[in-house]
Amino acid sequence: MERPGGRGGQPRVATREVVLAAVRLFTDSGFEATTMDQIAAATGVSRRSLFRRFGSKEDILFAEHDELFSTVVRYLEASPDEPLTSVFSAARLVLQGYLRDPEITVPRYHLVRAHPRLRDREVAMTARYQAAFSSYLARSGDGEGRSLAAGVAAAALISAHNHVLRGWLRRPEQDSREVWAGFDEAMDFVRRAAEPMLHAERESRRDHVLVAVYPGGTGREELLRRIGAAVQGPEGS
Amino acid sequence: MERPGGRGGQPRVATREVVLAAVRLFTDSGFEATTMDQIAAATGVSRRSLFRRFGSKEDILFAEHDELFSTVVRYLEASPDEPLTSVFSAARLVLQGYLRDPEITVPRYHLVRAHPRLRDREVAMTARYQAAFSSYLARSGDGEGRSLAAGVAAAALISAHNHVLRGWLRRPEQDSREVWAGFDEAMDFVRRAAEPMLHAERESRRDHVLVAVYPGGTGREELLRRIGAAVQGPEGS
DNA sequence: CCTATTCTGGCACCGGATGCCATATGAAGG
DNA sequence: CCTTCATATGGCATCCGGTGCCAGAATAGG
Repeated sequence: MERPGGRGGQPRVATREVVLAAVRLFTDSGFEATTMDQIAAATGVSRRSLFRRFGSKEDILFAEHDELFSTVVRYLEASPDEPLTSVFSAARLVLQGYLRDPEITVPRYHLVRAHPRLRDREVAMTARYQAAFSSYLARSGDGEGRSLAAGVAAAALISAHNHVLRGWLRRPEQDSREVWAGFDEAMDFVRRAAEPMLHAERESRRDHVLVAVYPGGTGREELLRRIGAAVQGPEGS
Repeated sequence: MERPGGRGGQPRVATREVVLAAVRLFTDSGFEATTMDQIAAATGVSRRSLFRRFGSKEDILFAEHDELFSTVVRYLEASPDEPLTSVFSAARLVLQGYLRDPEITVPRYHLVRAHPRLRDREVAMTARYQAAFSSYLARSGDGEGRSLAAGVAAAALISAHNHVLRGWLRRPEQDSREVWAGFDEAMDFVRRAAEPMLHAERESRRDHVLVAVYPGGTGREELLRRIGAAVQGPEGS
């Protein structure tokens, strides 16, 4: 049912081929200086077909990224309970998608840094991830404040992911084990901040045991003030 | 020295007038259906001058938003110590900028929701805020992990801000005091999550007092596991 | 009045993007 | 083998956003 008939032909030139050729042209001559006619000439695909298959010149550069995004969304949709764990796995999937073929992602990173418009496009991609993660986290919630917590958690997660990703993109030659170690660290960092946020509403406000970390030199007043704020809880409408 | 000569003339038609006229056309006929020639005819400004002054058709819609961003950046640059407080104030400034003239921001919101390209543009704006906040937070840091914490904190802050902002944009007729109350709540929510992150590195790992909140029914093992994770601190390279 | 500086508008042009139509290719069915 | 159907393709005309170029207009200062 997906392809009504199932007949017809496959693209004469593979998508990946086109993307690679386009990336080469962009890095050599600059993104804006490269015309669709040049890409058409280089790939053997007509200008018209390029627009039909990719939608726009920018979309050629981000074609594989779009695929990755679709994969991640499908993964999330098929993912069972425990939202936080699933989302962390999804972020892992994204980073893996980048590390998998540096041949495209690395030059794309440099192009994106150079051209503001491409930068905006890249930002839009990460925003899509953020929205997907956020709605997934909010799905299993009790409504209301859940939305805020989910959004903030997703934003934190994406930010941490991008932090690690940028580190690799700047030096793609480094050992990938270091990258993954950094990723795990960053994810733990986010988990510590996000877990209490997302569970704050499941736990009722009363009947709590109080635990937190403060510097040894903290004064009594400051200590009491902070504890008071903590006990008040993340809500309070 | 800012304007080398200081002579010359002012724009014949005020920027705001052009923006308002453009917004009207966009909402009536759709964004893409509206041509620059129509805007030129409606405002009395020539097509060429429109491009010169605004850069692109999209930029007309976001002209005032760009001004707001510049204002916020200048505010941050002139802001004294205590980074977290300044950044919260900056976020307040942004929300204020929206509430100030709903005549532009509200229809723009609906346009942005309808057209993916404009949506990307809007997302790019918030990303600029996020970058500005992040670099400001990281400025007064000790380097290294500071960058991650600053980025995550900025992302969380922006997300919370946008959460409140969207709430207002959907129902701009509501009492603004409610909006500000929601804003304060959201900011407190973020502060509780962000403050420990940003101070985690100033405080040495040893010599701490342990305090935190857990549900009454938490089992001993789970309790010990979480405390162990908390004591380990947000770093650990 | 003359000059320097800026804003402005008209014109030509490039190139991205879309609609239309004709064609080719491969799979399913007779 | 031939027909049919769905898809991929390519050429063409066209729209329109965006830019470079140049000449005229407006304003402040000598």
